[in-house]
Amino acid sequence: MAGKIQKSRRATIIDVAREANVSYSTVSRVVNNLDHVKADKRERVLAAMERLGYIANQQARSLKGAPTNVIGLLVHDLGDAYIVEILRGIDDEISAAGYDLMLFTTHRQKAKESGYVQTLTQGMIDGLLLSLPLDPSSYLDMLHQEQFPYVVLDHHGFDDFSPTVTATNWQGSFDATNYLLDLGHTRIGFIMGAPDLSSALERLQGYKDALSQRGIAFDVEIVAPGHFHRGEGYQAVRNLLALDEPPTAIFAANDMSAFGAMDACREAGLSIPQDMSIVGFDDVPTAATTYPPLTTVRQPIYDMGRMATRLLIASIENPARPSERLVVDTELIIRQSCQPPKKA
Amino acid sequence: MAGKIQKSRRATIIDVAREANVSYSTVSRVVNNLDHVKADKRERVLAAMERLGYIANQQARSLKGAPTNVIGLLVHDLGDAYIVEILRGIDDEISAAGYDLMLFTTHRQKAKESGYVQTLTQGMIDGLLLSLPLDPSSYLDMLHQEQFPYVVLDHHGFDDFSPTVTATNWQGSFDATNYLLDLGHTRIGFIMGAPDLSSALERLQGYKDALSQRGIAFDVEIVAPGHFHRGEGYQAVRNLLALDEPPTAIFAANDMSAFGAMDACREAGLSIPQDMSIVGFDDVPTAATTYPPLTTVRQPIYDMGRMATRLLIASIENPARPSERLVVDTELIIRQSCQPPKKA
DNA sequence: GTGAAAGCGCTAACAC
DNA sequence: GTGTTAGCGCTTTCAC
Repeated sequence: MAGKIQKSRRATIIDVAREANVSYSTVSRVVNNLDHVKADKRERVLAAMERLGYIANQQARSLKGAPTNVIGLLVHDLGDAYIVEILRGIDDEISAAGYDLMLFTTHRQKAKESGYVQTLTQGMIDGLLLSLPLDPSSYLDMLHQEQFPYVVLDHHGFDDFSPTVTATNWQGSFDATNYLLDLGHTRIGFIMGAPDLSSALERLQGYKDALSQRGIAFDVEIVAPGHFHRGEGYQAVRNLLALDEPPTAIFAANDMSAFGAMDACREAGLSIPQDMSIVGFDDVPTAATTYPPLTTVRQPIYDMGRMATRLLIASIENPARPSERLVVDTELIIRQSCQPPKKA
Repeated sequence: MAGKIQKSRRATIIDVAREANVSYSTVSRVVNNLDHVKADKRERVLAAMERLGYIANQQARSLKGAPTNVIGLLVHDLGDAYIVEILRGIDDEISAAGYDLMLFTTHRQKAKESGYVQTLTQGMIDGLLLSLPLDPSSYLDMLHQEQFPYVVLDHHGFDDFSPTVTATNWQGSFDATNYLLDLGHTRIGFIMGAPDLSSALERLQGYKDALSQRGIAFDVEIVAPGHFHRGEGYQAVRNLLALDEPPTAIFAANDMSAFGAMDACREAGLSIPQDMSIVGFDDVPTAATTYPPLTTVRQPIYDMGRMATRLLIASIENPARPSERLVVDTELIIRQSCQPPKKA
């Protein structure tokens, strides 16, 4: 009983076998709920597991190729309410389906992105969810070839085999622009999203098409660059306001930049919607609680997370399942950030 | 060359060894950047790895007890902006330190909580962050005994050895109540947080103590139950408003319930702060953007996440490090949701 | 039904 | 310096 200080080792399947006086393959059978184990032995094993506090070692299992019951999610970062909503949807669905979630953040580094994909798909996870991947071409082929289950969220167009979940970005943007046009605005500024994402491009296109349908010339001067960030929305509007003929309305490619636009208006002493109309895109939860509440194009983000997860789980559980590409509807949510332009 | 359909197997250390014509322990040395490998062999191995697209299998590594470079985070759920802020802090710090994050959600099920802890600490992760644990007593002793690195966020009081990061809940609550008192309010409603969390209890106590210091009797009638959720804040205020003598101010134990309280006021046609003053706790990002902007007690949540992570990493990298208990200051952020009560 | 034994891919102790 | 080898804890044939 000399006091040997030692980390208490966890019980393994072998300890349980010894304790229950059976071979350790029998223990494995019990643990995995397989047949061909006599009731009394099963009892003994269960009792021994209980007594020893046995917990299966997940590493060893997946080394042998057993499923892990873990779904991986790869995202840019967590700074955006949009991602957080998707994350919530995914998390709820994953947990309802009895899986666990492993979250990885690339912090926008491409190298990290493909590195994670390589490592994770070596048995750490059963399936992978990719939200807005930056550099999918470097690994999507491989995943597809290895038949590793994955689903891409809110981005498409880089191939024609990847299962995806996206929203009707073009339509949403087209509708929002028309709404502003119907109110009487003719000079509508646009704040771009990250130009490497298909969603951003589609939104720009919807805006352009709505304009051209009404015979309004597209004016690059009032299209501001951006990457879906608040600060860029702010800067964009500051620049727009400095123009000789500033726009009377702003359509931002996402809510975050719309918030930034609102910040800039407030700072410039402009009231919304009296002096400037603003429309966003996404309808993140806070869009309803800003002042004034933001008119925006709703994407069912939470549901998109859930749908992507369901798609993924279906393909984990049935690898032969053909790949699907889901497109969900957007909807213009009219709140109080827009009104007709003031008479000049 | 008959078309055998087969998932392409990933290259292992053995394949690399064969390709480079060395033993596979040499490959292991190269992979792990150890000394005692001649330059030319190292070159050959590196080339072979490159050619074969070799990626180390993390499962096998951690089976052997090697560190995983992964930090686990266990949270209730993702529904709360508070948790998301903590998560952001953790994520940023983890990634800056070169670790990866594994996120697990218990959805408030105690059994899941301890189950996760048991599994994760078997080698899947190098350290564990626990945010607001529900049932820590069932596993904290074990972790402590096994010297498994972990840090508890925003909860303490269940033992005296666990490393924790918490805020000055009592003080923040005391300050906020005094602020309301100073404005002239004497009937201040309180919306409770989850009573099984030390933070909720401390906030209640701060409120009570501030009241009693001014000789104002504590009135259970205007203390509403809650668990930090928006809906409960809403319901609480609906009930409070139905009283014969409703409060003129509400102090909510967190921002979410304060938002709920604002919802209820708005619905009842009461203006904030003219008809009702409201104070929250936490200062989540949206607190600044509600209408009116919410006066609230700021906890540096993002920083708390970072600090907890730093603490954890320090103890991963130096297991002998004594446990620390960090307490960070809260601060009353005065915005526009409060004013003196109307004259009766 | 049940046990023995062969690995899964890797690290590390040990030889040479 | 480099190779050989013994496991880490488990699943899964394959005998009996």
